[in-house]
Amino acid sequence: MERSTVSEEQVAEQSTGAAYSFAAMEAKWPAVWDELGVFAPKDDGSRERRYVLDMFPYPSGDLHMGHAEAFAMGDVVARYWRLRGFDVLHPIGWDSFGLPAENAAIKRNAHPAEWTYANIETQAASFKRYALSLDWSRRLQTSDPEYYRWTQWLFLRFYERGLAYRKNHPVNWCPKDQTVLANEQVVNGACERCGTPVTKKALNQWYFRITDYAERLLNDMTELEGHWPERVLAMQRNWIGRSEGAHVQFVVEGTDAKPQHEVTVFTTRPDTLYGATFFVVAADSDLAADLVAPEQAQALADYQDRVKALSEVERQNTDREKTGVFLGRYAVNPLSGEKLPVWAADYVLADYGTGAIMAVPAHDQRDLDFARAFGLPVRAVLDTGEDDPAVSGIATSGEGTIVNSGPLDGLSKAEGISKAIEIVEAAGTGEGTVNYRLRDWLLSRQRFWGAPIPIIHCDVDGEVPVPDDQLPVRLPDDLRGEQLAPKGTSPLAAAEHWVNVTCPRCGRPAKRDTDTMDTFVDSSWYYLRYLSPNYTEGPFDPDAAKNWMPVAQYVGGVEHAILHLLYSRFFTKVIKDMGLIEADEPFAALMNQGQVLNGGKAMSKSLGNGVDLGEQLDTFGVDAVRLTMVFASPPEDDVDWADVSPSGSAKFLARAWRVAQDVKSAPGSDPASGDRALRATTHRAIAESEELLDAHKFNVVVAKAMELVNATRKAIDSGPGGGDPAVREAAETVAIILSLFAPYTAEDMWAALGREASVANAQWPQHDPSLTVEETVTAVVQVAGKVRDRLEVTPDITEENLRELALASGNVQRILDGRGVRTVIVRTPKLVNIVPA
RNA sequence: GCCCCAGUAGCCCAAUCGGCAGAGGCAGCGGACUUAAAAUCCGUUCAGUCAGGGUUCGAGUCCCUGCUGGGGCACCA
Repeated sequence: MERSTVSEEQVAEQSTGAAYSFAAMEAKWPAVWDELGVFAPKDDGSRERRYVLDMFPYPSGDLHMGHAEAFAMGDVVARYWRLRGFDVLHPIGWDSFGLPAENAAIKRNAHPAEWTYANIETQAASFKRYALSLDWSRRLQTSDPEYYRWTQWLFLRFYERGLAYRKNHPVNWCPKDQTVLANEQVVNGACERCGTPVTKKALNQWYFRITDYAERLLNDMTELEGHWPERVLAMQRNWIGRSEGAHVQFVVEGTDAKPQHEVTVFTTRPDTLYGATFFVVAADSDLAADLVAPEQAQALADYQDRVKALSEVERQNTDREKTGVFLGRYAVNPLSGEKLPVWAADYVLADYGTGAIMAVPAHDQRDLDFARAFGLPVRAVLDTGEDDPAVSGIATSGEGTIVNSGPLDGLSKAEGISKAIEIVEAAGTGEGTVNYRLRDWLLSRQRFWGAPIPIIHCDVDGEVPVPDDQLPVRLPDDLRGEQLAPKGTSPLAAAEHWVNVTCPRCGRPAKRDTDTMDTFVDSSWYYLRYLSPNYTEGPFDPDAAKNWMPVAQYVGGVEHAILHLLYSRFFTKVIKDMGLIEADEPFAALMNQGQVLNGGKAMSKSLGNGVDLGEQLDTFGVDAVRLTMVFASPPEDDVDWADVSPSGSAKFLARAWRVAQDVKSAPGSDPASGDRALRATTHRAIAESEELLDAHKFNVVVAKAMELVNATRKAIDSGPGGGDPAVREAAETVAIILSLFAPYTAEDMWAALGREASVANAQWPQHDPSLTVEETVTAVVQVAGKVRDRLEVTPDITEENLRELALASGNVQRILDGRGVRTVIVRTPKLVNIVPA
């Protein structure tokens, strides 16, 4: 350690005369790019517009490896399209409302805005260092009053259309965060954010009527087919959960109701109506309480208490024993006239279908489990050739012939379904229908740091919308620390000066709604606000939307496959129905980047396997980190940081950069006189890169760039030398391709090549097809599928000629050894397969 | 339980229409340069495509079955 050390850069300087220094480049170029204003769209209609969008970040601390990957991918698309001559919009902003800011504020006795905006500044600085080709002039934050004013404005338009409403309903409640959660935010019975088991609580809450749009959300996915990852579409389809079936009305006897109490069930299998042997309503539904006979009321109440005591995790366990209670009533099967005992059970869900089912134990496993638990009859009405469910304990539900079913006897499953629907429709006791798994979107939150719901509650006028000219309803800025702590009601309720207002309609004292909106509301329309971030006449300028929508390429993580993407699709459709935009879908194409792992696992504090982005950037430079992200695998695959080599990327970048230093010809020299072989490599790289970029195979594009750098190096060292114009052409091509992944190195190369900044403004080179055709091609000659000879032929050889050449081959003749030839398959110019007799 | 996706070299990954399994990188090995090392440059080893069946003149690619891994949904009638 006594020896004096020499820095890598000094050594490089000694050996090559110049040094590749990422630090110098990172210090030099950002100012130049700013000055040139390269990344703002012209927006004048002179070029075709393309909107590239990355999912905007939540400002929790600084950027991490995941951001680095996602934004590297989006930037490749934006930069490529810019080089191809499109007018590219590539904006950035922050999804800046949300719980972590509030929790931080409580801990530090501060206002959430302080933490939020400090983090945003940190992230903004990191984004700039990361050299993303963003238009900073459109930056927005969803927690800015000028943004959430329009979130509130949109809420009111939804309200006017009947798409925002309040109902009293059991909701998912997170006891830790002290707030309600949407269905989409409950994962395996636990809070998506903090993992606390979710409980149910009956509360009066705000909902968006997304179920009205279920059919359109489902059908319009055909437009996205091929442009969105198949698994995301599958997840959305799954989530929407369309199922066809029938509503069938059962009269429940013995209640005091007049006319008699009718209960509708939803079933996907009306063909099995004759197999119904009992009837079940959801234990926690109003229906159970309405129907119960007086002598069973106490039993029901006891059962309901037992159900309530279960956590959601326990309740959702499908292995659980079936439980339930008889309600002392009978429901009449409208087809058979049979009287079925009515039970309440927790395996029937209150908020799916109608909250009541006809139980067909022979052909539904859950019903069968219940029947066996309580000794209820099992009657098969579908002969599938399998064992009798009453004996086997296994319900049968496949194709079969209907039996024991009066008018349905002898029909197939499908025929039985249509016939049964026909019969109940004719009798007025039911109808064919479509049911969805999707529930309405619960949007109110009992927390502070979100957009206040712009409604005033008046004793006389009820719910009164805040008039548009009084928007935004600003959050009070004088609450601090403990005043923001969750108490089960919104902290806003305690801010009396804020809550107490006069009714806009009658002028009497009234109170503001104290809930705030789910932050997914904020992010459901931000892509529209970017189009005209300073527009004051509405949430966005409709003309701008006409010009830019839909987003041509959206980039983000698959964790938003349902939540954000479904909500945004819903918002777009409603906004279209309001006449403000023409697009049906917000995001024409979607790319999901994979995760960044370390050692096969997601990075996490508890595992201690986190990799700090800042340290990586300091060690290897921005370009090497970006290149590593892109080169590691196709964009949608995970990158395991333990498997990749940022130092290898840095080495390659230095190698590419040195190639530019070794170019000796003048800028603008005509490549036509240059080395033909190198030119062929260059033009092939251009042509292949285009296809690969269109197919999002960015990792392969990097490989092509490496190949081209290797060929150029060889041409300089042991070929025509650095003065050959083909070497310049190759080096310039490398710089342009690299500008997609490694903007600093590319810009520095461009400058070394004597070209004017910025390489981001360069044109994508046109490849010359005459250079990419091979002069000769190797044709493979197979006998019975095995390679037996190779022939050098011209690419345009005729089938006839190639066949003759192949058959004449000495090797072929020897292998054939006198055997005749059955067939000869010729695929000019690359292959001949001779099939012996 | 149901639904998606993926298995190619020690590792990360390529392979238009079904047509010679290999473009690129990491790691390894050898060499040049050096007193030595680093850096740089040059060269090079390594798999028959998870398994089994099928279609085909020909299968990594298409079909079926299974295995492994990953993901989503899950008492949704």
